[in-house]
Amino acid sequence: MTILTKSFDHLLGYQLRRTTAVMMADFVRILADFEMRPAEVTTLLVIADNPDCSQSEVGEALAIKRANMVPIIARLIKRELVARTRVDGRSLALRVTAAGAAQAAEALQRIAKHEARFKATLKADDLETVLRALPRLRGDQAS
Amino acid sequence: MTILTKSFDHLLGYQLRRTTAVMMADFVRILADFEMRPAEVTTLLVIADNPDCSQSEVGEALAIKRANMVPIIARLIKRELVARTRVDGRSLALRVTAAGAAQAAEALQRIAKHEARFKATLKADDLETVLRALPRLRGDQAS
DNA sequence: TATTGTTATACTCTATAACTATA
DNA sequence: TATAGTTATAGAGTATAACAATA
Repeated sequence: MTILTKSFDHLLGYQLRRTTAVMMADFVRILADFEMRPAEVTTLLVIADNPDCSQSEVGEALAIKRANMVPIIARLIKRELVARTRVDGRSLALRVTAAGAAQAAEALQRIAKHEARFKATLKADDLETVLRALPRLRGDQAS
Repeated sequence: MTILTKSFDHLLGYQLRRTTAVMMADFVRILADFEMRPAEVTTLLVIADNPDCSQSEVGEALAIKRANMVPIIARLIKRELVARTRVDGRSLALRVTAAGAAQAAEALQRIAKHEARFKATLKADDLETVLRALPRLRGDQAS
């Protein structure tokens, strides 16, 4: 007997969750030899794009709480992908190192391939609709 | 300084993840007084819709591994929302109890409201496009 | 007083490996 | 041999509370 979950087909939350899990699993897979977790990769990319940003700013941009940013930043610094200098007594300015910039560039290339593979399953205008709908669903007025 | 993550706007995986997190947080919130986790609620709903199904079948339907189904089922049984009878030496048939059926019905009502709130942010045809795109993105040929 | 970073801790979901017992 | 369920364990993300140092 195979179970049907047809009543779940119209549940947006459930469908989002399932699809996100599939994309995240693939994301982890393509970054396996990087030995970087998804949160570390996105953090590195944000720092690369925003030199001298603070830890809190990165966290705010990625919706990661301050407390949870600490081990992420610590690992990036330990691996010398990110460096930080003290701005004032409580703020730290973050920058990617040369190695970090190279890692970020390589990550972007892999992400592009990963994204393309999934996006290829959708028609172009459907993809655009989805990309416009997602921020709107979470109340992002910017998009 | 506010950080911009404009380069993430076109990243489907990232946008899915962020939106899923927002909907999941709201899902948890509306079920707070149920003292049921999301995985427990969906499990209860599947059992309600598929009397005498096995634990493995539920797990397969929800993409939850057998090992992870164990504590979910155990909690549902402990709270007497689900009962099980042994089919043969290794299989168990699951059914919701009367209390479980009532809980499932109440959960469905709350989920409907929760869903409606998010869906209201989208135009009807955009919503349909999204609901058709999500299974397709994860390779579900059924939808 | 509010903010930045930190520590400690706990919960949920997920993953794998190895085990029992049954078919 | 393969299957259903179980146990143990680990990793990743997320959440809160409390704290120090500083603005």
